[in-house]
Amino acid sequence: MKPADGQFIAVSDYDLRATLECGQAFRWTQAGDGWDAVVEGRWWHVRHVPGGIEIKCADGNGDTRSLLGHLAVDEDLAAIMGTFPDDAPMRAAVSACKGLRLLRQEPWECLASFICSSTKQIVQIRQIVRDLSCQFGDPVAVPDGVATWHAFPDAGTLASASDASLRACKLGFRAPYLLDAARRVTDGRLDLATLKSVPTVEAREALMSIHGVGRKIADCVLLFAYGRQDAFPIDVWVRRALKDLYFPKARSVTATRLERFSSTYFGPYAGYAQQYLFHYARAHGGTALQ
DNA sequence: AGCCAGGACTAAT
DNA sequence: ATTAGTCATGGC
Repeated sequence: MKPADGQFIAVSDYDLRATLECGQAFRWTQAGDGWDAVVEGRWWHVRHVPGGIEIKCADGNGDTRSLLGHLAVDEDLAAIMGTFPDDAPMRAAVSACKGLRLLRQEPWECLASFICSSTKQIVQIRQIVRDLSCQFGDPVAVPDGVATWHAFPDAGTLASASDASLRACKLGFRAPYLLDAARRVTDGRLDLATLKSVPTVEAREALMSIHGVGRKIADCVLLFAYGRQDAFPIDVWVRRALKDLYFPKARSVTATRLERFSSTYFGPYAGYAQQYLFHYARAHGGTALQ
């Protein structure tokens, strides 16, 4: 089908590259002057244009609401930045990551993706998610001239996949973890929809009932898919950053201590602060911030 | 060649 | 309640 005309969205403070490539989501892929992905079963292309961004979909039916929600164009970034602690490292991270927004992701794809993420580099996670989609996902409509895209496979499809077929997608020891999650979601032991209206502590507990989902992955899903912007995933990068910046003299810092510190110090949008620290620390090659 | 990557589980103190 | 070993796989 013919590529539809793009829809213009007026928005300031939006950095698509930082947002789409910072490691919160794994499907957005640079294409031409913008990025492509499948979101909620539909193919999209987004790019910067003067004064905002432009969105194209495959069928041109004009309903871009789901993607606008995903991209969080309505978020008041300045207000969020204003709640961050006023210290040197946060100021540095904020000025280096201007326009980075937290996406609003689909719970199942987010959960499955982060199950695949443990001790993997972001490029490898992207590869796994791409392989899973090509192997198990339904093809979606794309404009002429665009290579085939597949939707991320739903839980029911993956629940009936074999261990070997998942390992063929480079999941390694994570294959049984993803299977456990897919089966729990499929048979109803875990209801991802009802988690939306459940207290964060309870939702985290439910996610952690999956074999292979610990505190960090659960917090990623709470933050990136359930809008719990106080959730604060602590991975190796964030752990190093917190240790170096806020506990420089300690020989070692326990996970419990970092959890308690992060749950109070960074305020109601701690999750946002976390993503800025993560992106900044990674961009600086692991060297100390500030 | 060895180390590390958006971890989590298990067993042993 | 902390700590080490283990689990695949790929990039550097």
